[in-house]
Amino acid sequence: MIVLFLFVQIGMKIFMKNKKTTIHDIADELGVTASTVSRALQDHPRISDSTKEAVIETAEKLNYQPNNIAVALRKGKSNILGVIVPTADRNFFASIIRGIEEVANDAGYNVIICQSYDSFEKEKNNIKALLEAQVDGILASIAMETVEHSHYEKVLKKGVPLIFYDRVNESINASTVVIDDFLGAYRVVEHLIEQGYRRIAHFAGQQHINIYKERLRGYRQALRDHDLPIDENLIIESKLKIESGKNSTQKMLSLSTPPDAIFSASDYAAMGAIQVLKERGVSIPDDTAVAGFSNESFTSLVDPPLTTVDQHTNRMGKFAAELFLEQVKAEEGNFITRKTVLKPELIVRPSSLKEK
Amino acid sequence: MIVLFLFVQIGMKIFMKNKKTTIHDIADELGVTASTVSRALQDHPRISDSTKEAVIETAEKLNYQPNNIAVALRKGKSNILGVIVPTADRNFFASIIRGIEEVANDAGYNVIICQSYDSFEKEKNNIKALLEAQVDGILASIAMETVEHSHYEKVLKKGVPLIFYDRVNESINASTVVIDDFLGAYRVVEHLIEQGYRRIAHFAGQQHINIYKERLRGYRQALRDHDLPIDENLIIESKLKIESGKNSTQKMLSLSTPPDAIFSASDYAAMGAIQVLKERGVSIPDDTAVAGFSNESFTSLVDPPLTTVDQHTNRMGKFAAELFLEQVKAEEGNFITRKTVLKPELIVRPSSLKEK
DNA sequence: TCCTTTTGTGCAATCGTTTGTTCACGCACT
DNA sequence: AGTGCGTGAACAAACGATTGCACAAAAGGA
Repeated sequence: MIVLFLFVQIGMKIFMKNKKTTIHDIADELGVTASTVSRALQDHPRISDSTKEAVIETAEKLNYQPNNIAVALRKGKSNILGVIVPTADRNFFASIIRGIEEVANDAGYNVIICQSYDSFEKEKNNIKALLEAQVDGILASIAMETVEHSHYEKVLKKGVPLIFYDRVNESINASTVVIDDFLGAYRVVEHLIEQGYRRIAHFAGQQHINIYKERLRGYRQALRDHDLPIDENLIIESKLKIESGKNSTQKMLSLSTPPDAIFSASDYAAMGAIQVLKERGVSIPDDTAVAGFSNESFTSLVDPPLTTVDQHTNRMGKFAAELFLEQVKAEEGNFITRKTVLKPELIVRPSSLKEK
Repeated sequence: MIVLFLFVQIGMKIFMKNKKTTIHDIADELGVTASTVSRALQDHPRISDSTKEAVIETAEKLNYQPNNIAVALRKGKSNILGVIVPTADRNFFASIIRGIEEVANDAGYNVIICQSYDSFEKEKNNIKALLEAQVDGILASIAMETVEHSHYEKVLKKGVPLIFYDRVNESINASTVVIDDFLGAYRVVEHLIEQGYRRIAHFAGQQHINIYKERLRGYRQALRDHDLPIDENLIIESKLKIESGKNSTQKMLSLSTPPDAIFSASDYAAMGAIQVLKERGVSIPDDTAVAGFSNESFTSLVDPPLTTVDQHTNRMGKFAAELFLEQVKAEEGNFITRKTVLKPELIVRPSSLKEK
């Protein structure tokens, strides 16, 4: 009885776990050594065709799958790429991730995605986890909260390729890929001016973040270049959420002479503006135009569809991944850090298009 | 001269690569063995407090970071969780991922996300890549195209925990977490009936996918329970993209007696319906109500805001991850596969709310 | 026939950790 | 003094794959 019981137990275990097969199992099966199997699988020239065939055949028979962890340990290369993203559930970043993955996967890399939720602490933890996972490189967009960058310096010191996208920090000697936020903002404002708007407000983001600083700069420059006055009352800094957009819009409407156009540095705040304007019965775009930034997916769906700036996020992700690959390839030689700047694209939609 | 050159080279290398430090380095520094260091770092009781202290101190001094790959190899556990998702850039999945990550990270797991883009081939490749990466488990939502499931059976055979979320397949013996699509649909339709709508159309999804089948079933049942006739002309199957929603709506409008409400199995198709209805000057919700499914983020932003069903995606992700953790813990014993069904929540918004 | 290549494999070390076992030492107890 | 035991640390074998080197057999050349 007991014997029977044990038998059943063991039987189950064998059935259930089906022990992952290794090159040794293949070697045993064929009466060769593991090194021969390893070489055969790599199509090494010194292995005879007959054994290669045999190896491949039994590998399939045993349903062999290489253990990448062992390979990683031996080769000192994990084939894992770490990506740090403030939050993956915004279209902007999701699309960048997609771009990164397309390139990375094709090159044989797996991608680990970490979200910083814009928190400094989380970001530090992410870096730590990624380094411990022995990633071959890190692509990061700096968290809003982050003001001190020693954790990134540590990455460089370990010799791990580091590339920043979108939110970068100039003080760190790493390759970057960003879009030209200045130009994007400039084009939006220029478009509004061409449409005949003259009092253009700007919902600005927090100015310690380079992208928002640049957008404000583009706004100012466009006004200046078209000989329009810059009214500081028309510039409001906020966190650019929907709610902040609503608040800012209310403030604008209570001005003695409200703006006739709103250029928000974020689509979300622009959305808030649209909502408030509609509530108040202000016609868009006839009374007031609205434009956003980022081409979030909802912008084409709202009413009226929102003029915005596309940042070619997918391409941005691809670029970042390619920069990484380049860096890995050039590893032995001294590679040069590169700054890539992508041109944004103005997307004109009805929210700023006056019927003529 | 040559000597000098070599020196510089070596100097640079040391400077640049800063060789990752291992427990052996720590051991050498202190004149003990690596095993002692390893145990010290794990707070093993057989190591004296004094050495523990010394080890921790020099570990910090040398900026030591454990090599998880080596640990993984030794322990046969990678602490990596693989997630397969049709596409990460939809709110629904992004939010699930977020839920998964929250739980998984807390438990010390890294998460690798793979996108199948709803392709069968890609899904198979993803599985292969994840297995080769030696993930400790796989959470998956089955791709639209997938009709054959042997690649998933392989996962089970290898003894790798497998959990399905949202899109499941009953024939595979794995734990699942889904929402009650039947109930969600039922509630939407019931709500529409309560609002006084009588000819309710349904934009259905492809019926080989269980969630869409369930939604259709819920739709039918609700009508039946309220003694309303089921008109097959009011049921259109499509891929539920925005475009298909538009097409379906046009077909509906050309019926001799068009519906007075549209319940779409997806928010995207519902969005298409809204656009066409507005174009045609059909008032929503007075003439025709519209309701969707999934609570995509844009649904609250469009005009009119869209009635839909929230699937508690974040919670769903968390549940899936927790199921995985449970399974790992119970590993040695025979764990029982569990089917978890979450209750969806009806979100009523103006697109179906008649002013009374 | 003898020597040199070439060809096909095996041997063993290695990547960085973990962990079962062994071992030396010191202390207490009889 | 001899025995026994608890402590603290070293030894060595893994985990699965890769790879420089050694080495035998076959092939080719003189």
